Amino acid sequence: MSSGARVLVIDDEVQIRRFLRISLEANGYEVHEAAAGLDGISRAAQLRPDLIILDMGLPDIDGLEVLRRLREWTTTPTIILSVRDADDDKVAALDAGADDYLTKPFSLEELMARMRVTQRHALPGSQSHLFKAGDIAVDLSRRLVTRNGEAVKLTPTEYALLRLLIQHAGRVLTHKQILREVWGPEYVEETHYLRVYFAQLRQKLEENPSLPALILTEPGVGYRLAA
Amino acid sequence: MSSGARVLVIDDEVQIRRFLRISLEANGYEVHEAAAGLDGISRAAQLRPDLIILDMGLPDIDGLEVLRRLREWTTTPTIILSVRDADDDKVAALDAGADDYLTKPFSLEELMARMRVTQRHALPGSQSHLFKAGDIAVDLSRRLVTRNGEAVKLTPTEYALLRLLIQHAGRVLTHKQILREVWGPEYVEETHYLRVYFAQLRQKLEENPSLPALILTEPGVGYRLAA
DNA sequence: TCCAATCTTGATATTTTCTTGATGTCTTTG
DNA sequence: CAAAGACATCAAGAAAATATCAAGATTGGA
Repeated sequence: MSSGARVLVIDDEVQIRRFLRISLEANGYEVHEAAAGLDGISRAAQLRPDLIILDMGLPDIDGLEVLRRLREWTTTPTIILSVRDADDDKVAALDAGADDYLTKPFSLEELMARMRVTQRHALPGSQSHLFKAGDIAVDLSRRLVTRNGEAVKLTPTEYALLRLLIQHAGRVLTHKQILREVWGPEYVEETHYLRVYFAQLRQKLEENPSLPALILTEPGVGYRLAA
Repeated sequence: MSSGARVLVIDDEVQIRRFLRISLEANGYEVHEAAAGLDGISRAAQLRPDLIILDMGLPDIDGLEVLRRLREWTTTPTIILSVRDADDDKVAALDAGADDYLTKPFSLEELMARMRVTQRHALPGSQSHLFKAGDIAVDLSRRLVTRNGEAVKLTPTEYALLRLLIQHAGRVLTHKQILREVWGPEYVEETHYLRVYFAQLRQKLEENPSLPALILTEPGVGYRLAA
């Protein structure tokens, strides 16, 4: 659940940032920091975090304003931290798109439990990494490959290969890169595997396997997936 | 947003129920009540509310237990009300599947803002507790499995396995995921259990157990329930 | 205590996937 | 044009993964 999730902490207090960094990193999160609102917004745009922890009292612009600007382009789960306990503040933040609101001082245990709630919400569907090209579609989050709507059966190796191609769609992958990623570093010379498995993939995915339109050969270099 | 949303309030205190009924109805909600845990669970199964407000201190069974039983078959957003403010209680409730936790006394404004947050989350694909595929039907809220209308007897483990598959219908569950969820983290290597129990499930549920149409094998990866 | 249901374990059969080699085709270049 | 290198295709045997059957062990309730 928490494994590797990226968290962006936007807070001007050094102690809070330090405390959160140490505590969350100890629990397997990847923590990034911003000390001001505008910086936080641009960090969020770069990092694409899985979760934002946002303090309401910031030096440059109001936390509420940061939240509004974030919500113009992202629905990344956002938990508000604030010293203010008034109903009005909570209501304003929650209605502006916050997913939760904690009053300082807060307990780390509670914060982490509430972080887990937001991650749970994010699970279904939303992050469905869909790749489409021609008549084939790949849903990486469901490990589902379809061709003209019908499921295509791929072996573990075939699927690993296809996933790698998709993750680098449009770019050429060298023979060695592919062998290292899919089969492991000790297989980088086994180019024969590439022939066999690319042929199998084409057989299952291409309209006309002998005239590939999707899985392209770059002679002398490697292979490439049409973008 | 609040227009016509059905809310189920599970609380033994008459005053609280009265207060919430009047306040929420004034804001356009459709409010239903239950004064005890077991009653609340069956009401939830009948009403299919859009939101559940659940008190932790109930006369018959613990609020946490009510939440756990609800989560066996529904993901209906649930906000916990409690007199207890301890971190442990909050963490336990949130990790058991609660979407939010408010300490009594609470402000109506804050509660309603938090209700709006849950409704915002709930938009995509609310889960039904009735699962149907081919000639089998499963009612998770009544723990009832039927095939061509006739009840099918499943052992506790078989049922837990089937429930997990239904809750993730259409997506592949890896061997480890299944073993961890159904048998516990210390069983993740016991793949032999999977063979035995999947064979038993197929024997009881599939038309032709040797040509599964519902419970599909993904060799080298795991299993999947046809969507 | 005994019974009945369920869980656990092992032996064996079947299916799927991986690996390998043989052979054919295409492209480039001397 | 011929030859060499790179790539594609096919298929069979080996290995791994999965399915099946059934006998002991456990467990909870009558």
